[in-house]
Amino acid sequence: MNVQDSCIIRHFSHFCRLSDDDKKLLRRLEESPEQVKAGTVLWQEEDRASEFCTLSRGWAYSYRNLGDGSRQILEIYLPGDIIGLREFAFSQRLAGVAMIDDGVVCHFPHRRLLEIFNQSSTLTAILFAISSRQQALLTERLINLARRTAHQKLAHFIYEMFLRLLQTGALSDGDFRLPLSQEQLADTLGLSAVHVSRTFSAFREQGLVLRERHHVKLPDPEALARVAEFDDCYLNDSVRPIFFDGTEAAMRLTNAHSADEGPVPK
Amino acid sequence: MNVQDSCIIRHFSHFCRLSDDDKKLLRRLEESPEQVKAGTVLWQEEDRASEFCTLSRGWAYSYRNLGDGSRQILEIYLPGDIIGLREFAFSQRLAGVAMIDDGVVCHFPHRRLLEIFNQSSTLTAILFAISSRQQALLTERLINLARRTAHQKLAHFIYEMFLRLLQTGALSDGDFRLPLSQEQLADTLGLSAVHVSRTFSAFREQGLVLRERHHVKLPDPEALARVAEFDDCYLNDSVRPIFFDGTEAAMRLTNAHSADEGPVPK
DNA sequence: TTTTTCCGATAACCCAGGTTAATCAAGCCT
DNA sequence: AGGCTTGATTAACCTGGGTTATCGGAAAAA
Repeated sequence: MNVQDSCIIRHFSHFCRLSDDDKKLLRRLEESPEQVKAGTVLWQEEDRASEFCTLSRGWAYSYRNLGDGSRQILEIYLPGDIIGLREFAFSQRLAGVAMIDDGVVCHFPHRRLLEIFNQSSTLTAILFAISSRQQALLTERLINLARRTAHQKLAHFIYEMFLRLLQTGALSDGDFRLPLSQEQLADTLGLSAVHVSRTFSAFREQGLVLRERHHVKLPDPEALARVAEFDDCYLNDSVRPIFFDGTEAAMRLTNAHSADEGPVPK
Repeated sequence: MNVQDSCIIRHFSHFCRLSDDDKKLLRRLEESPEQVKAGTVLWQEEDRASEFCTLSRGWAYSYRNLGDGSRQILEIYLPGDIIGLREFAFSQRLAGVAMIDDGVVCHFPHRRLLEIFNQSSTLTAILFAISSRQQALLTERLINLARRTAHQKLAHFIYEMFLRLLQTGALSDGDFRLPLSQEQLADTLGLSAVHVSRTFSAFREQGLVLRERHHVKLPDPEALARVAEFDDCYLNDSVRPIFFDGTEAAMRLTNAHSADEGPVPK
């Protein structure tokens, strides 16, 4: 049973060891893979919403166009993420989604989720956990946008991406691809593209972030985290929850991670 | 079977007609009601998180204290809301919660939710819908804080509260109690208290909002919505979803509302 | 190869909203 | 009654970041 072939399964295994039935259910979400090119719009605001999407390869983002012609980027999706959960309760899309990179997506109908609710309370709990984690991310971003200076905003965003990529095991040192233009960053952070440029210049002088094309290097990630006043308890291991508290043996937490790494000290 | 006695049940019935078993499950959430006074802190950031809370009476808010001594108010809870869902995936609280008003809250353990996942896929779907709706609210707030002017922020907030109160049936015209101080509003909107005051003054002159003590009057709610560039599709009837798409007869959408009002046109 | 397009850098100017501070009205205590 | 505290208002001043504009370099198109 190869786990590598599905980043959804890898993603879910993060929370809890999965039974074969669970894995089968998850694999059904990825029945219809589709290649999509950078810039492709998966859907737009107010489109009818009747399905979701898993992202198997490439990056994507969701956005809202605002009245004045500007737009706000809401979310950056990485491989293994489910796109559109946000709209579970709605019949219309609340936000558009577009590909940043070339990639592969798999559409699946609304119904599949209800099947999961019916057939696996483990997966249900994990879905709930994912959704709650997304809310935590969103909340942190809200604070970031509402309260912090441009320097902190940009530092925070970069560091958050750094951590997310670390978690998916996609990188080891502070050196990674960040395929967003400065304009996209500006739309994400509620800044002007000009000011993003200014801020990168400042970071370069301080040796905090070296950006070139679609590539960034963080000589000292910790320093960046300090600038951002980054509070990582919303992202990291505290996501390894007591959320299966023994009601059923089958639901007991057996974290895929701890199997790999042994119990984490500290 | 009296529905009035539980605002949770009323809240859930909004989405879907409930079976008696479902109602019984919900009532278990409210087994231990507790009176709490205005200002009471239900819990603080980083407290251990092992239970949730329903709010039966009064208003509450969640907040985060920031490094520089300021704080961000994240969410305003009204009667019928579940507090703490955000932390489902976490073992620590990510935000503090405090009462605005005197009120009544009911704690229930983490385990209750898992029971619901196991025993009722209808309730599970509704919980998911609530969580997705909360995310939609959060997203809208994010845009509000990231992108709009002080006037728009305040207008947006007031109008959103107006709509939420309308939905719970707590009011009919544009005339309601808003028990938040200007400082709390400032903390919610990422403004200074001084500027909130300035903005209220401007609104008063324009006849948009008349605020006095903890009471606001909206002579022309539509005008306010226009100032706020309010997009109500994230809050209103589109929350009446196709999210039960016929997989099971039992899960078919039979909206409690439409029973009251007859099928809604348009 | 040349042309066009896109992306980023830098500079000059300006304003929305933060900060500080003074003042006032309304409960609250004793 | 008189002091205290808490919230709201208004004014004076300042700054972070928006806006506009210009320029250079790299990639994509021709």
